[in-house]
Amino acid sequence: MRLEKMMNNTPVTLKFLAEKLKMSVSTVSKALNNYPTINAYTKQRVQEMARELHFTPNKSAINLKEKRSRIIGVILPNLLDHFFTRSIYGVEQFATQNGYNVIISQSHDDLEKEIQSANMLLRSRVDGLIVAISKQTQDFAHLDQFEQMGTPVVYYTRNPSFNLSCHKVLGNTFQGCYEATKFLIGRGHKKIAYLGGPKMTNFTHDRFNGYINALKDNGVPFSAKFVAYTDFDKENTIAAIKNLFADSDHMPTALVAFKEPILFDAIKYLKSTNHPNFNKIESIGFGNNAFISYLDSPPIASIEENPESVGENAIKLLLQLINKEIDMENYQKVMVDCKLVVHG
Amino acid sequence: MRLEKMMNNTPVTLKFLAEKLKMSVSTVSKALNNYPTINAYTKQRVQEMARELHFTPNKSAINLKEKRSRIIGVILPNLLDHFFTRSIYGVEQFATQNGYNVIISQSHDDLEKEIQSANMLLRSRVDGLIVAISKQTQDFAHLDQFEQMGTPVVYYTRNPSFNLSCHKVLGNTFQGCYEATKFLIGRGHKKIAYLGGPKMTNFTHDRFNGYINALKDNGVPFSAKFVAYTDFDKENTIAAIKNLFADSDHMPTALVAFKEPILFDAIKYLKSTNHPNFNKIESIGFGNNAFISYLDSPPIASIEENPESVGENAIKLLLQLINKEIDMENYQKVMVDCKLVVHG
DNA sequence: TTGTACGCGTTATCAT
DNA sequence: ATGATAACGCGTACAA
Repeated sequence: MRLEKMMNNTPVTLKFLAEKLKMSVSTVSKALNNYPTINAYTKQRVQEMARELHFTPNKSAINLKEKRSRIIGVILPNLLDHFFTRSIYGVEQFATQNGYNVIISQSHDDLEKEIQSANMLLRSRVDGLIVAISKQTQDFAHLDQFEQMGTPVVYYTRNPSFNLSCHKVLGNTFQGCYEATKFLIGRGHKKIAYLGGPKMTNFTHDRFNGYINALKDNGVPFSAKFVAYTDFDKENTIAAIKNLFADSDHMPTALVAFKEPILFDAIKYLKSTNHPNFNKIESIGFGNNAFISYLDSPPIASIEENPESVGENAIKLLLQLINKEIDMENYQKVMVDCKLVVHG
Repeated sequence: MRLEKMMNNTPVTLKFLAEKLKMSVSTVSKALNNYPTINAYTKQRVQEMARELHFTPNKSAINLKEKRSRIIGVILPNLLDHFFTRSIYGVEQFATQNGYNVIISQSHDDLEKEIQSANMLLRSRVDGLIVAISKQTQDFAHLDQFEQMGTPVVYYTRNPSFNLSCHKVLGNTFQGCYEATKFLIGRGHKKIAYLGGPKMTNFTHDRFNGYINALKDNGVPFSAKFVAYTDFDKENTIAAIKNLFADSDHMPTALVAFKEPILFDAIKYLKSTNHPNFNKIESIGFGNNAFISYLDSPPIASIEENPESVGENAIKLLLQLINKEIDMENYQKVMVDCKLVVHG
């Protein structure tokens, strides 16, 4: 395996091949790219030599010439969140099918890091950008640069809640929450609590609206006592749950939660308090974590956000923008439905 | 925010700036790179103009010129495995500190995809490669190419078990398993089962050796009845567990498992069988999954593999190779110790 | 202090 | 059918 270790110090370029073959650089280039005007025998000689010497075209040179990189940049907050890693799968799949490669960059929910990532991708002249903004992002100068250079940007999942004109691909979190609530009502619950996420997050409110509308559409009265908010901090979640279950005359029998990790904290806490009807409480959260099958008191269902599909829709839209099939000024908004998955 | 939307159609290059400023391209270049020979006032004018026009140097052009990309390639099987995403954190951290960017590519444990990724990174002329090979990888031609071009490669975590001469950074999986076994012995267990992973995986055996040695060093007799193997398939795991707990005269009281997901399946199954001493069984697996805190019958401890540290060691070694502080032929092997984390 | 000229590796146009 | 040449954007040795 290590046989041909000759440490070629002179890089194998077209010029190098040309010299070896005593031909011109342009002939070699054309032969490798299978130009019709090149003699079959010549092609064969060139291609053999190229293979033998492990010729690998230099992408930087090609990018420079072609004024495009065939690279899609992705900026996202965190690779530890399965939502994002699953969404990447959808992006990659469709991108490579269309001859694009993907560069992933994490912001760690830090604005500085997001700006750095953006600048790196800008310098790399990516052909398009897919971004889920950090929690801190309020100013978009570093992302607007792309569009100013004519590089399309698609915001996905996390996006500016105020009405920035931009291309968006979002999970239909309203519909997901609506279905979950409706499902619980269908199972006979009348006292359904809603545990929301950070209030500044755009879809906290969409989800709440899904909850409210499901109640209304099914004639279940709404009570503000059944609503609480938390960030992702455990203490905070416990405080919220305490509040929701404080009034013994007014005790929720079901729970819809913003995200499963929060829900797990809630369930764990409720269990630890020896809540009298703990076993009857039915809960649902966003996520559909694979881990659920190991829990002794699992949620009755999960709101599957289909991250692969979100990613796929983002890259599809982006490619249409790159190919000018959609005008960059013609801002698109794509919603991807959630699916309620009942655990068995 | 969208104010300055002028859709600059002419790209802002050094040449463009030079024309605007009525100077030569090289002066502009030098001014931007803060050459000492350039007049302070000139520098200022150039830098202002560059900022105003959002000049962004073209990385492809620079790569071409400098014959290096300041990019590190990473190929790994899967972003859904937290071991790998956590290891990336270590890589990124240290890479960016040293002026390198990171391109991540997933093989999905598919050799074809791994080859594609390798070729992509080769064409991009990454300055170094960090790779955790796919399960299928037996032939290394696609990875050897890098070293043939003078680009150093560091194999991490997953690596060829036969003695290929290459740079390696590995978790000290022997030590991890040794400590776990010893810990269980210390808690009074004499019948400790070992549930191993796929037999072809290199560190299945290292771990087994850790187990065996801990038994021997502490005077606990070994029995082949206490050893079983599984791949990551659930059915397979259950079959293995059935075997381990088949003989009622010879029932394990503790369990060391190859990886936590396997262990969780095992625990779940044992619980479902109403095993008489289920509550007394103590178990440990590799991973330290954050979800453990939500389990009702959690492992007593976890073997934390410190993936961030593995990643950090990999990039550190790679940078030394890139900087020729270590000779490429002088193959290194770095072991990163595991740490036993006791829950509760 | 600034400018000229060349080369990095590749593709494409235009000659030959 | 093949070759010479220019161009992509940038950095730098050398000239002015």
